[in-house]
Amino acid sequence: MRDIDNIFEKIKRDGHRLTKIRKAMVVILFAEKCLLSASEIRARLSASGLAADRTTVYRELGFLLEKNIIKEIRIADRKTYYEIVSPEHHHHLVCTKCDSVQEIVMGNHLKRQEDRIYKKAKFKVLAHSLEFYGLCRKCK
Amino acid sequence: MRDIDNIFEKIKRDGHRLTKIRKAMVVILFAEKCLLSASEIRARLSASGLAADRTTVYRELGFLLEKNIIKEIRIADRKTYYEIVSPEHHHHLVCTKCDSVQEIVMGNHLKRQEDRIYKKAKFKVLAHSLEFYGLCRKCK
DNA sequence: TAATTATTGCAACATTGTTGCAATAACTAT
DNA sequence: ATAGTTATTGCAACAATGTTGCAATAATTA
Repeated sequence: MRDIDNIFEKIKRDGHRLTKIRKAMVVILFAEKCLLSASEIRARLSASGLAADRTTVYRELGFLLEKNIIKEIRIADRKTYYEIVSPEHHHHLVCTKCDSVQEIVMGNHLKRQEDRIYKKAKFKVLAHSLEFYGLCRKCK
Repeated sequence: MRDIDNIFEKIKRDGHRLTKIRKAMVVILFAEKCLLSASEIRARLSASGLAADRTTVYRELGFLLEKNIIKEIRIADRKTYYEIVSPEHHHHLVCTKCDSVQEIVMGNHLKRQEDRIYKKAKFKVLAHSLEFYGLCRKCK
């Protein structure tokens, strides 16, 4: 079974409906390698003949976030982006010239730091966000 | 000479005017240990008897960002914050329960990773953002 | 003190995000 | 296949954040 079908299954198993818009949004987010903003997602829905109200898109994003199907990433250009939660924890390389975004996997590199933070500041880290900004291969 | 006077000097040296609002905003950002949003800054200006238009606050933040006097931080609660650029590079511990923010200094810990990114992906890292989310000493 | 022009305020707008409520459509059980 | 239930949707209205053009103001220079 494809990963995306697991997502659909999970939604139904939890007693939620698999509406056209919901399904299309998961498909869009699943297919996209880079980050998508709410309005980009809405535009893609439109492009595929599924005009959805802004409210619906936001409510659906809220639903998918709650279900831990997608996550929210805020990068420094003043926008909020969403992406499918993937098993492999990764970070982003954001090119400040061409705005491209690529993923980078870094192993469990911050774990040691997080232990240190707990010892030093008694702050229990549950999540982190790490983005790198710079020039991509083409723009450098 | 105090650090803040260096900022004022730099502004004048570059041919810009040291207006009441500009000065007050630097003072406010300089005095504040944690992050401030645009509207919080505006509220503090008002509180000190300096009512400024929203437009002015945003334009001034743009100016201070360009001058590299402040930097912008976007954390996961949907807001944009600003803080004085300090010589000591630091990150933030954001408590998801009480919304408190504390700073943490981590040494030049990501440098090695950034070198690796360059070798591996040919992406030249110029900056990064790293925030930790979790429970602070009190909330845990 | 007057002249120059950077800075400001105002009005108007754009974008993002939220809420309440009535209409619609997905699913369930028959 | 159909009817009933109610999760989901669209609409209207709003709130917050952020931007632009232009005329008025005030910080600096001479």
